Amino acid sequence: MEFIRKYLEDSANLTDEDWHIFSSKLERKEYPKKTVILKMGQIENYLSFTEAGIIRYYIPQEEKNDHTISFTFGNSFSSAYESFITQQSSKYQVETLTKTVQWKLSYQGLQEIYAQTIVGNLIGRLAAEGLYLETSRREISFLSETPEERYLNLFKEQPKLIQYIPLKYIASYIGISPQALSRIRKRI
Amino acid sequence: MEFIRKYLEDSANLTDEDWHIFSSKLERKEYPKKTVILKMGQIENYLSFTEAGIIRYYIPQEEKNDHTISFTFGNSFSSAYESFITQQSSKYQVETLTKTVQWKLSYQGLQEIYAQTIVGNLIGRLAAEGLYLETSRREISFLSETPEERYLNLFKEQPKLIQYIPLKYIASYIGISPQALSRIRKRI
DNA sequence: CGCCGAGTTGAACTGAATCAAGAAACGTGG
DNA sequence: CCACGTTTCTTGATTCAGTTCAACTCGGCG
Repeated sequence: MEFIRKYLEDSANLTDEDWHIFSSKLERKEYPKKTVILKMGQIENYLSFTEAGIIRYYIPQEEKNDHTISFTFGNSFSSAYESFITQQSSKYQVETLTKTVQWKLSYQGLQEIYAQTIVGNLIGRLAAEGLYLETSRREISFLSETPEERYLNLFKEQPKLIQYIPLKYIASYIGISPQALSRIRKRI
Repeated sequence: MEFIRKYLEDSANLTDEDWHIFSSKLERKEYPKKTVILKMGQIENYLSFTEAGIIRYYIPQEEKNDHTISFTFGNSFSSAYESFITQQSSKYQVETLTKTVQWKLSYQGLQEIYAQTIVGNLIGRLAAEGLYLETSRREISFLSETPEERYLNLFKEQPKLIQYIPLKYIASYIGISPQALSRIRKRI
């Protein structure tokens, strides 16, 4: 659990008291690979810290390729964050690609942290800002790049992703069909 | 300036002291229409509250249609927020479409607010969460909708936008050429 | 009155979707 | 450790929506 403390201390100075409050609300959970953590339509009740594992967030499509919103790896936050902060039903689904270990913080628990600590809101703000930056970059990518450019940039900036994740998911993350991605790779 | 207090009080309980600190750092500024507030490549130094006016955020393209990232109207935040929070050069440009009145809070001023008030981080967190929700919805729209669907949803959800903003900008916001948008409108 | 930018329309082109089938990789149980 | 079945990836042919280039209309403004 020490890795979470390290992670948080990158953002803010945590007192022992802060960390005590925080860590007391964390619950460990393990999932096998290919496990749905959150079904589309459910309300996300947890903000989780992934210790290890790969997770995919996606909108399922029957009869078609589904739409992948993002992936997260070990040592990072994980949540259907949109659903979590609004407490409305999630537009997408969360599923493990590999065996995954998480430390989970409930919505209720987080509200208590916001109320009981000063750093809570600071950390919450930095987390939200970080997520904003990510989606914001992706928005610009969709507006201004071709699928081929998106693939090449992914290759440059997140090689880990291309290394560990099946191509069909990468295709759906880029916003194209697996066939189209296959052809892009061919002509490179 | 009272409208800003109202706006903030939707998020948090402001003491008179809080509001005093906050408002003392605001500076009023007026821009004529078609004015570039922030050039691409510059670092955004302000988080602004727009009292009135319409603002467009876009990546300029020579010889082609540029890419519109978003629009904001009166009674809302305005900033090249990505550049603002990272203090790195902005990937896009900010320009008024109509005469605009803003109250501007500098980066330095905001850091002071974060340091001097407790509600600062709360408000900052809620603002970041709000922006995240917006880009997040847009991300899903790019992944799962056709340009035609995006236009129709815009019509349903932000009619104000279609009412006041030239079609060529709307097209670039949707991610298509003005000609394509013209044809979509025709076949509806 | 004439000009200019915004919007529309037409024609040719292009990149991705779709349908379909085959090849390669993977994992599971014997 | 091999054999089989399933999933993933590739390749081909066709179709379609959007791009690009170009010309024309309309409305507002100097």
